[in-house]
Amino acid sequence: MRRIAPDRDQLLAMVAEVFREHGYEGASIALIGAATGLGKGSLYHFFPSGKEEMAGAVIAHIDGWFEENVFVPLQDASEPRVGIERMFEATDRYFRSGRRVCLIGAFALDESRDLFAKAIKSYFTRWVTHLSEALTRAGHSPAKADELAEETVGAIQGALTLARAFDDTAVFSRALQRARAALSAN
Amino acid sequence: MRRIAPDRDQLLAMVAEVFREHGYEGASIALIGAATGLGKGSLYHFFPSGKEEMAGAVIAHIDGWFEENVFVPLQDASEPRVGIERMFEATDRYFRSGRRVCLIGAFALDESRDLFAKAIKSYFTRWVTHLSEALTRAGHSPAKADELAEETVGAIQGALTLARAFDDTAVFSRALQRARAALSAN
DNA sequence: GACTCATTGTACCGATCGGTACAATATCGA
DNA sequence: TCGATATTGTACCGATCGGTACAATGAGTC
Repeated sequence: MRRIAPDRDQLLAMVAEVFREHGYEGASIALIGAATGLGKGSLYHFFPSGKEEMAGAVIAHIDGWFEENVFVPLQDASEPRVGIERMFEATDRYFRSGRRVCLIGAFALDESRDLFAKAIKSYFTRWVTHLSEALTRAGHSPAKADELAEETVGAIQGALTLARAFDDTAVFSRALQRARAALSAN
Repeated sequence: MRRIAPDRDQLLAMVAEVFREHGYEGASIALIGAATGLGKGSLYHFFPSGKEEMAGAVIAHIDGWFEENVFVPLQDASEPRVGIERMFEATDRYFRSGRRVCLIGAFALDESRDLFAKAIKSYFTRWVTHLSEALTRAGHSPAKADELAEETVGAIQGALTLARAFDDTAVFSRALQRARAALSAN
């Protein structure tokens, strides 16, 4: 009870990478063990409910990262433009300029969505909502802000797909630049 | 040698649906058999190289559909605006207003991309290229046309992700409308 | 040192994985 | 009708799946 957790963050980050690269079905316990250096004994000790709990924890971990680095900055009431720029910077950093894929977006596509539907919906809803509110504060009408926010988050997700398909990070960078420009225009 | 193939189109369409819903790894031979009503004997008779051949055939089938219904209309030299509108209509029809996911886009995200990288890249490259050329013919500068084409295809892919995440086809419809407007503006 | 309790490796489970072998059955042209 | 070929069902293969059991080890407290 004294020890908080050794490096749960790093552990979850490693597990996340396996789910990102192989998908929920493709990420076998053996692969996760190899990637983390942990045997089944350890993995099932940390995640007694098994694979589904692992994926759930990974989603929650990613969600927490976005909450802290994207959603909170977007809620900065005084300088909405600054918060929006923070979002773009964090997004570019997180997805490594398009080298990395959005695990939550990938889970949304196939049947694994059913297992995590609530978390997936919540993640994207908060992203769009907080961005929309920042845009409203920045001077857009609420309706226009909703439209722009949905368009922006969609553009980011689509750019991740195209960047992977083309194997070209420039696709992602261009999309971020276009989105920045679209949101700055008044 | 006389029989061309009984209903290969329908067969591939059914197999495609399994890959779409479960991903490459998640689509087991048993699931494919259940969805098509064919046993292993038949499946391995039609696709002797197994699962990878099935997925390859499905990708080629989808590619052919887009070639005929999207890329060819986009190449109509006389009326580029008409070709672009055809693209939007076919896209909306194919993805069933966002109820359906893009199998090729989904494959691009995880490790199954490596198996089909060439076909995936070709599919998206042709989509963007043909759209860009149509936009150039419609009066945009080649540079602007490239930008708009990449943005449009990305917006469609992103909208498919969001529509699934939100379980709301309206997200997809709105994205298509925005894209139409963006391409019509001169 | 002794007592906890967290952590780990290993053996094992039934189920399912993708794939093969092959005999039985349709379907066809001659 | 006959022979060739296309199609199918079934039994089976070794490998791997996710998960469980449990004894051995680790580290910290008293």
